[in-house]
Amino acid sequence: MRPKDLEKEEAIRAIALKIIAEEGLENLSMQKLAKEANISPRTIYIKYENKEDLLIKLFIDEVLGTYEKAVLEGFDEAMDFETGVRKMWLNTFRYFKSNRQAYVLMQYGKSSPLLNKAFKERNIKEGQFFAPVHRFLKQNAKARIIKNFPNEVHRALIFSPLLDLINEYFEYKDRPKQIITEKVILECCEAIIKGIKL
Amino acid sequence: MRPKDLEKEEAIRAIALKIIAEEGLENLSMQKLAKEANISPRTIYIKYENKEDLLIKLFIDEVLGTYEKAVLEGFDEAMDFETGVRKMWLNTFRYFKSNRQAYVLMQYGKSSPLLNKAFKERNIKEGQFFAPVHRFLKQNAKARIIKNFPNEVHRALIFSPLLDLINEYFEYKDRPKQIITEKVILECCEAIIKGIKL
DNA sequence: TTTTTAAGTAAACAAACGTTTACTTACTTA
DNA sequence: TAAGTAAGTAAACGTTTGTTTACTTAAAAA
Repeated sequence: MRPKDLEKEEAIRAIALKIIAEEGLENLSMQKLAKEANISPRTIYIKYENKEDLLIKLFIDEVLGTYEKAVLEGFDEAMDFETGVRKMWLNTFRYFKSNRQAYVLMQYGKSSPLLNKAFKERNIKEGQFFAPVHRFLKQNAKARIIKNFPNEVHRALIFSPLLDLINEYFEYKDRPKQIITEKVILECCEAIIKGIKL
Repeated sequence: MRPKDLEKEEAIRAIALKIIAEEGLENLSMQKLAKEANISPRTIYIKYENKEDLLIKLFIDEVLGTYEKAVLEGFDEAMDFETGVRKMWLNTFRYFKSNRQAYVLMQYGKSSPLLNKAFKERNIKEGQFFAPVHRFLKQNAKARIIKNFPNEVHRALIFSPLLDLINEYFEYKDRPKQIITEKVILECCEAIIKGIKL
């Protein structure tokens, strides 16, 4: 049997992400994707059921899965609060800095009903994404180190400013002066920690 | 001359927002929109140049323009920092609470290259959106009331957690218990203020 | 009341869409 | 080395896309 060409599989994913980041999710078509990857449209259907399946797998596995790994690298839920948050902030910043395409699709995941639904279903079926982070926050709330908010609120307070700052980083990428440096990120991290601590 | 039917114009906008919020920007088509609005596709082209023009005007005028008005209602850039931020947080929360469709399209604006570009061009052509807020932040930084970050950083720190919390509000809207109440929003606002103040 | 004119419609356009059919290629295994 | 088989291709399927053409409607202006 002829084996699957992994290079082609990778090309499909890479070029799909590229089109989404450069032209938008609403302008990704199977034919355009096939053409840019120099393959037949049929080939995509060997690897993915249909367009929705491709988008969902890109979003869940390629984007969120890879991001989860990156955030948790060197993180331990037993770390003290400040160290843990700083670690995750730096991991997130460094990961997305060199993965803008993943960042864009992740952002689309917050708007697109299809990706939203897929995210919820995946959390139910295979356990929550970022589970160690959830436990970390719960522990610290229980230990009265941080304010006693629901986990979703903690997540919003701690991580959404960071994701917004990463967007600003991309805005300044091709300009003479980058204002979002690692130093600024760490200063912002301190501000967030100060705000959330009891 | 036969006058433009304003009800039809309003229907186009309302139903476009509805489709975007329920099925996603990537599933909005002119024919679907016309059908659901009970008009001919041609009628849309009397009021808008093309699909992109419709999307951009929806995003800039209907969503951002209306949101800007709502945020600034009762806000004065001369307010002291805490009062001003609290005012804007409550205005934002109350506005989007009853305008989920506007919220969804605003979120799409952070991903979609088309809307992103339109936003930047509009800021250059007609002056920045949320200009009073920018001046408010600059003043407070200059007066050493808050940390001396670039304005974009202040904006990320202060407003992105709020927008994320509004998303959580919608997630809990049809569940037995709403966790994102006005009380929680105000507590989060205090946390943010505490973090950013010098 | 009649004329004028833009608003609005129904139907259609070519192009692009997601997907499939019919066929060829290339690698495994017997 | 030959047979078997899934991977891969080129071309096409029927639909839907954004947009336009040709026509009708309705209200302001004369």
